[in-house]
Amino acid sequence: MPRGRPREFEIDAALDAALLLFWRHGYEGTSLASLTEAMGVNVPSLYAAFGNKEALFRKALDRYLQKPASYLPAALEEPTARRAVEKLFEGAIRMVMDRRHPDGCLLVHGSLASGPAAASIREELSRRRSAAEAAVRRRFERAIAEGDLSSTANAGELARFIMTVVWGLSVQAAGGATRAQLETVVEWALRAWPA
Amino acid sequence: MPRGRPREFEIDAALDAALLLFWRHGYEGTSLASLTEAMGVNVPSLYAAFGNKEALFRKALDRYLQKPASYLPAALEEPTARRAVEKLFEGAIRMVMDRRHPDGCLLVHGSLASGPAAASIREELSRRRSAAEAAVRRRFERAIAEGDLSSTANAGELARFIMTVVWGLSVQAAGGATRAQLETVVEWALRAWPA
DNA sequence: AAACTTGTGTAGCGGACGCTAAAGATAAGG
DNA sequence: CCTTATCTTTAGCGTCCGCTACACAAGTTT
Repeated sequence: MPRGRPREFEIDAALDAALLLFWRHGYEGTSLASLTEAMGVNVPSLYAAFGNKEALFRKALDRYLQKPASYLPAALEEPTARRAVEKLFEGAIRMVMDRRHPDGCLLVHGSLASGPAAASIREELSRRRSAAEAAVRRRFERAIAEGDLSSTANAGELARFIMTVVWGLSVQAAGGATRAQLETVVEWALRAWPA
Repeated sequence: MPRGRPREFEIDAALDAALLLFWRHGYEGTSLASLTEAMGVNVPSLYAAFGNKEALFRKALDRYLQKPASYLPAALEEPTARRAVEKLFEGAIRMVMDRRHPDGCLLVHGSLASGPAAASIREELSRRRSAAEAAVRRRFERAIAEGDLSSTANAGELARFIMTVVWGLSVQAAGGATRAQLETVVEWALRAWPA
């Protein structure tokens, strides 16, 4: 046990509350006042525990990737590239449609455009999207090496196409698309899969 | 000539300047101070000419659809559905990569998530995205009626898939994708085209 | 020219923003 | 018990936000 007075709130629960707000309203659209209210934490405690708004967002982003967005690394563990992509789309739709949190993907909704003050957040989200695409690409490279995916396919191109559809699904979800509609989008996308 | 003192700035030029800012920084990320500076218009003149920030955004949005985003209705005039989609993708990539304005599509970057104050803007953008998709769907319905597109294809589903890719391209552009990369994404998407 | 109408410039409104200093509260270690 | 370390509370910092009141400038109409 640390020396002084123990904190009266749970870090992870507060982080979850912050994540929901950032997810729904974006980085710039989320105010400290709304954060402290939803997290049940006073402003100085928030700063002591998380640093500042930007650091809080990054920690919420980490939590996002470890929990709701964990479907992506999980999907890539499927035995074949095709199965991995099917799982990936399935997971993306499930997350994007989950009523327990806002529609869409935080990596897309957090901030595509922003004022100068939030430029570093915008870039951080861009990096995370690239990292997701790179993980898919590496999985495809492995699949080609294993002979599971046609060697005529370009792993990088295919990964970029797949992720373009995933980001597009997130935009569609923000527009109120239904699960069935997103599923038909995925069906169409899978028709492009290399024979 | 109207009665009083004539205004000293051009409405359309000022609107273009506002459009660029909203495009780059989103609705919430664009301040009135930056708008007045870029537009070369004082605050009271701006309010007299455009109403308020929200009305100004809507007018800039109209201008966006009539100028940079006019590639969509233009593409739909192609003689066949397949050619229309090729033109649509080509136009989307050209616009999204045009160095004269920010990367990506205003309908996506303007605001996917926002604070409560900008909720109506978010909904407006969502409506415009739906309208774009509906225009594509109607073009496909016509193509099916004309026998130009296989009647086994569902016009609504296909339109939603195509537009999902377009929105995804916009997200990719925000991440610094190159034109060649977007073109390969489109190639992959077109492999799903019904025979 | 006088009267009128409208745009422009200055200055500032009330409020929300992100953030922090200072003091009181509550636990541990000694 | 007393000290120490940490968290919580209250209050408010300076700044920027979107927006507007008001006086002045610059045109047209009569």
